[in-house]
Amino acid sequence: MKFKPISPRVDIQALEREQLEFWRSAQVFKRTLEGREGAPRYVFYEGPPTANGKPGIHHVMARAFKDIFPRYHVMQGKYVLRKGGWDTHGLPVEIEVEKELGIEHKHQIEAYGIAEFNRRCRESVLRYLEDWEALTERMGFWVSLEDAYITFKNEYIESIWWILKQFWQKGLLYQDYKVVPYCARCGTPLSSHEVSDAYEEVDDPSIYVRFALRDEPNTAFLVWTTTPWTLPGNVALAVGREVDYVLIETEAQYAKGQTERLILAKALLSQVMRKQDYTVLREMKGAELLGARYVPLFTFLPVNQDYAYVVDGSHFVSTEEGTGIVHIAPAFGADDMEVAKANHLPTLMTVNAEGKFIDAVSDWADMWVKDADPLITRQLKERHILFRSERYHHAYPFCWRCKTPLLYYARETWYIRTTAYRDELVALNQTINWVPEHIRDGRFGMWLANNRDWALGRNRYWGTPLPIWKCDNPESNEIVCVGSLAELSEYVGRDLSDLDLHRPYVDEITWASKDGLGTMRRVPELIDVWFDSGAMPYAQWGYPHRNQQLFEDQFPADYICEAIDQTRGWFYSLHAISTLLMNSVSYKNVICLGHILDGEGKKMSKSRGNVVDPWTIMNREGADAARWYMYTSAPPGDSRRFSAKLVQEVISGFYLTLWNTYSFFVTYANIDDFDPSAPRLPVAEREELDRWIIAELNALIKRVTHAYETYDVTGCTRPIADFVDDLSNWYLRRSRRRFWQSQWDASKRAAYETLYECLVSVAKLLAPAMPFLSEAIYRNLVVPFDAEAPDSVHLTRWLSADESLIDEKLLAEMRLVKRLVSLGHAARNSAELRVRQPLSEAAFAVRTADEAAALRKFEATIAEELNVKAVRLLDEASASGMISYSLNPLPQKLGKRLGAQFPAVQKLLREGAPAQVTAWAKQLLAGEPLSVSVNGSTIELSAEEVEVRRTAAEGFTVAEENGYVAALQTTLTDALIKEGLAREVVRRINLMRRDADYALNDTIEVSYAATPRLAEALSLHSSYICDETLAERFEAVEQPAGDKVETFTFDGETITLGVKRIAKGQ
RNA sequence: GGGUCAGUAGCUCAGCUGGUUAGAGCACUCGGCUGAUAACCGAGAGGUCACACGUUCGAGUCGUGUCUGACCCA
Repeated sequence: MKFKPISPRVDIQALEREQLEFWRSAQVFKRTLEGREGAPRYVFYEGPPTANGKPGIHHVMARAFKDIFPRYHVMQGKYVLRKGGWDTHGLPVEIEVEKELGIEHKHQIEAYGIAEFNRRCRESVLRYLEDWEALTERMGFWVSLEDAYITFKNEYIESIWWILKQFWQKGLLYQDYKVVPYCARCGTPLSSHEVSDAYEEVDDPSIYVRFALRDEPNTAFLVWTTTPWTLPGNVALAVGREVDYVLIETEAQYAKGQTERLILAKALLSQVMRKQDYTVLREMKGAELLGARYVPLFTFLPVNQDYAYVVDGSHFVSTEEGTGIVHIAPAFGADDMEVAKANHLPTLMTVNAEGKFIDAVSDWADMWVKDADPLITRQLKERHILFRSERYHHAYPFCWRCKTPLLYYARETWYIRTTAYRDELVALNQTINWVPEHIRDGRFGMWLANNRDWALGRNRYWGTPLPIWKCDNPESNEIVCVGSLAELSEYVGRDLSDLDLHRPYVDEITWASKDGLGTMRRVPELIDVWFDSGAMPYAQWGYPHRNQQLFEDQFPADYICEAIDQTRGWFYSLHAISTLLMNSVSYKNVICLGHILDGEGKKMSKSRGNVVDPWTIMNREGADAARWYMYTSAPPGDSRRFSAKLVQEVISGFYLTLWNTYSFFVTYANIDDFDPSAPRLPVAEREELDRWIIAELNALIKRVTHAYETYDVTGCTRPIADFVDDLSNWYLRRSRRRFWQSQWDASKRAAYETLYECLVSVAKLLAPAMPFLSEAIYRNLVVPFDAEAPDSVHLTRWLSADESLIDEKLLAEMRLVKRLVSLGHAARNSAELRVRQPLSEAAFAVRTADEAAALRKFEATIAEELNVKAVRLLDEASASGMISYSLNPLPQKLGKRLGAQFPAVQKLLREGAPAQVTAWAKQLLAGEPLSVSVNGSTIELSAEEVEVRRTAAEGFTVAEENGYVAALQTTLTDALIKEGLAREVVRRINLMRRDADYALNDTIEVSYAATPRLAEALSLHSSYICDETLAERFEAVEQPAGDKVETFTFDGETITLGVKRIAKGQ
């Protein structure tokens, strides 16, 4: 039986399509689950994308990282269910539909009809589903798409309702005000995303006003604001606890000749007072001001709670601008609202939903608040409250639709009291393995530590309705939270199984309240779409109404992975819901991906036109190379550049190297009928080089396995590339002759077996990362020869390292050999002696006795690599004049012991007179300690503390690096020259073989006519030439003839060669 | 404005708890090889480790500050 022949040229597209077809027809993904029902679980959660746009290259990245660990754990024998999912609700979907319909304002949606609008949303959200599914399959991301969860399905929504009811019963759901960026004209709040793009530079009023102290006459807090219209909503002033404040006395502004007293931040004194004279009466910390009462500026609204005093605003009070004292209007600022809640202050709603003052604010009733600014300022001036009024140039957010300035405006909405579980959120987070690690205590940990209640409500149309029904009679306080469709059916007394759980249909469900006062109606809100995705551990199974066992089996996740912007999105919503609901984490390991940039390191965006279409990559470079690039180019959390060119580098740098090795193996294995099912030679009986690559292989398995267990993606992949490089460019290059040799002996057999084992192992180690290439290699090398073997590499068991084969000494020795060979090449290079020309001797200096032993052990290898007749050690006796010495006091050993004296010792040893240094070096080499005197004191240095290094003396054909030296004997004897000539001719004949298209194992005969010196060399080496060229005969003739005749001139000699095929290889 | 992360060769990245003269790959130049060949091997050149100050016998590594970039939050 033979291996399927492999062309040295790889057609990546054909290869990948072939594997896809195989996976499809053999149902390989499905079979990763079959028969493993009792196996340990490995749980992956798919963070659901929204399929209302085409997938981009960043989705390929995320899916590549999602795919790699489940594949690994399948190979570890686990049962790995991977349910796909789609996120379908939310504002982005609505906005798409609004665009299609040409809708600009929210009320137009209601006019259009919610039912029809939502129907269009439902239709639009899965518009690109096919693109997503096609790309998912093409890139080899294994996830169950046919039973993917969809967040708009009734079963999904029911689960969410159940969760909300649990929260409701625990008293975690409540209604309160939240300050949002709000467009009064459109009557809608804007999402933060919409706001951040909409800042413009404007001039706003900038006024300083006095808040008179209640208990201290003629004294006032000086306060700065750019929104005078918020002053009627004032309930408090905030100071920084640690900020320094001053009480000053200055000339009264409105009463000539009198004085007034003002309080403001010390740091802002000169900025505020400018040229005005003042006297500082007292200094104090903000903490001393807390609780101080003042006289409210306005009393339009009757307020029955205590207010108008100084509170702590340490985390937002700045001394960069203003006065260091901030006015608090809870309805019109997020900080304000928070401070108000913390201090139980009232929220004064002085402005209506149109952005106009309410009637109670009688002076400016029904006036657009921004128009009221100058009027308010004028009144304050008349009342002698205004200290100064000017303009202030700054960035302010505007509505991106209608260009109206946004107001920060409190709206009543629903919250989840996550703050009640802050400690649990923080503690559970500590048990999660975050990659990169800093997210745990950084971005995510800090977010949790500063947790605020989750603002759940949304005043929109396409989303999960909040399942709360209230009696419409204000007298009644009847209110219920509904946890399922069955429960709702019970309330209304009929079967609602067919009800669509979206607006407007749920809104139509009403019933008479139990207290008989009115009708139970649903509150208008939907819930935050992040709650949808955060509920997926439960809702993907319809838990608890369905699949209870399945849920328990699949909770929590071992692994999730998304981009870093999900810290406050999905990562948070998953964590918050599971903490509140189950007091558990919902994921144990999480990779946060950095963002993807273009080839120049710029952000990819449609407007820049630098977006990479994933399909062009899939159709050219292919999935494996793209995946490999994602895994290896940067640590997962870093942002990374991406371009077709960078992926092509993966192909030439890694993919083709592996492919060439594979193709080499298949080519020769077929020639020799290598049978991988035959019993193998024990590793211990193979050659040194075989044992070395096997040691490297087992070290690799150990390393990569550890990396998979610790979610270290670069560790899973980069070492494989290093190994493949060793395999191709050292092991195989050094072993080629063993594959070419004609007789089948233990050496040849060991070479095949070793290379085979390495290739098959690499295929397995590579399988989770490069599922296509690894499958192709495995299916050719293993499946036809082993009836027991699974038909897919993805169904095989992960390798475990055989520690006994990791010969550390051998690994170190080979590292040294490579280094010395490299040095020898450098020496050749500087002498301009090509490798084809044999030299008589290479001599090396090394740093330790162990290294000297290694040199002796591998002298044949080194001799062959360097094409020299002999390799020896440059010992002290033979090296005189060729090398000199230098001394290197080892900092790691001496630094601590000598402390401040170390630099002087270092200087002395490094820069001492050559004769002295040589004497010291010999002393140390003999193992004797050294006594040196530095700054009048004598210091003993042991032989272990100072390294003796050999350095090349000038004028020799030598190379040196870090104490290693290679020296070449460059005298060419006649014999060496003749051998060089013979090699030259071998090379020409082999060129001709190739040009004549002979098979690798065809035998030939060669005739030649050469100049006398060359002819002499050739007859001397004719048997060598025959061996190297598979020639049966090599004869001098008058007139060379054959299939091909050519004449060459080199080194002053001329030869005419004729080659003729005499037998085909088998 | 606050926070997190990053800044090492032209490019992509290593560099462990501080310790020898900061490493690799790609690209470039030169040379070699030509029975893996749209490969391969060797060498060369290329770095004030973003900048400044500090701690230390010793800093790419630790601290403080600054600059630049990405992201998050306001």
